[in-house]
Amino acid sequence: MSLPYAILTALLEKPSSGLELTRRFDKSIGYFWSATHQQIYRELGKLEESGAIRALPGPRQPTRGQKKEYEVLPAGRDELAAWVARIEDPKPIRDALLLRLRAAGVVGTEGLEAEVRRHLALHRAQLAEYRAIEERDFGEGGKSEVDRLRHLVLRAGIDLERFWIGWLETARAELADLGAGAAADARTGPAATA
Amino acid sequence: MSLPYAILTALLEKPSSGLELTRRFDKSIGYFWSATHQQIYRELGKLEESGAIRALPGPRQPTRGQKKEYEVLPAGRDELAAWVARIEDPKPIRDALLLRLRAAGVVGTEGLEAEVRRHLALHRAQLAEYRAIEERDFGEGGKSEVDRLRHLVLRAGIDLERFWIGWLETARAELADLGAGAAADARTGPAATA
DNA sequence: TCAGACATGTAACGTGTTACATGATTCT
DNA sequence: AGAATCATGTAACACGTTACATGTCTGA
Repeated sequence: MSLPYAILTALLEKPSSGLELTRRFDKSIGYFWSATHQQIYRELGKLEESGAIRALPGPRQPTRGQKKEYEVLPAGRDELAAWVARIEDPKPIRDALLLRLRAAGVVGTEGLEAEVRRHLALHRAQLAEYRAIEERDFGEGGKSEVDRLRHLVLRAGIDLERFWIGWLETARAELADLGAGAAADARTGPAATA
Repeated sequence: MSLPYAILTALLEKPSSGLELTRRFDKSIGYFWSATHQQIYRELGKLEESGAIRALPGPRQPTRGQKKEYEVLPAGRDELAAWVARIEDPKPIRDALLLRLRAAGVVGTEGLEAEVRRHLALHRAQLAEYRAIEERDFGEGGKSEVDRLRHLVLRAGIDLERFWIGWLETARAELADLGAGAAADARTGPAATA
């Protein structure tokens, strides 16, 4: 539902071909809205058909293998501006790891602590990456409106990673503690904790 | 990819019919993995066919309109336990509001601040709801393993809401500030900020 | 000329969403 | 008997993912 708008934004920032867009979705915009090249080509087709974008002129006939650059038309820009202000509720959380914690309550926590540790490492790496970008792109002041908004978005990413790191640390501690209890049970019999 | 496991977890906690599951997905489990009744019925069919669950016996012939309760079979429990420990990377963030901030950089922030305010109110309400649940279900100590894991999950929800509230507050301030700049531009001419 | 990178595209499938259809049960 | 509610189900479509197919361009 948001992909077309993500593409319009990217194209307004810089007219591009499908593959260039794909590359840009592997970083930058892709940090908070990822897409594969198949999705992007599919969506570019729809956007072109609806008159929101158009292919830049160039000698063409066989479309396959030929580079094709797109730019945003006024209609597309208007749609995007309308979407920015549109009333649209935030989506509820959807996180598989939380679900797994819940499942562990009924089938046991066997193997979960390792997975939590792994996620912790991944989130720490992601945080480091974001911090490096922040340092590089928003190091000193004198910021334009675009910069300030981009920095705001990046800060959301950073704080989200910080949240996960904090939560995963307490989860790991809790799981270790439960594991210790289970180990004690194995020695003394489960009745000791019941 | 996680829905079948969410359903297995719910059924292990308590054998249920499709509609009962749907209701439970409107709260509790649904707070971090939502699903509509159509998804649930579809998935129940697949799970039954694969031998992970079975319908509890009862006089039947026409399946329509008749209540049908399911319980988890050993094979289903084993699959769930395996999933709990499985290596599975966290999904990258996918948030439309962040995308809208980014889009605002190219088409202007017109109307965005109101939307940010609205989201702020929604997240505050959600936080209040989670806090009430925490108070009610995890008020005093003496907690079983299941309780401790559930509380851990709830705390993730609570801290996530707190993160959003904090971030949205700074976003609102930033947008107000940009708006003030734009208003000044309107009086003095854009060159004043360029 | 042929390998490798660039570039666009098809096909098939799984999951999520919306709208609608149908039957059973309960209460008035 | 009719309305409301409970309960299961179909159909169609949108979006996301994976695998594969096809064509072009560049340099060894």
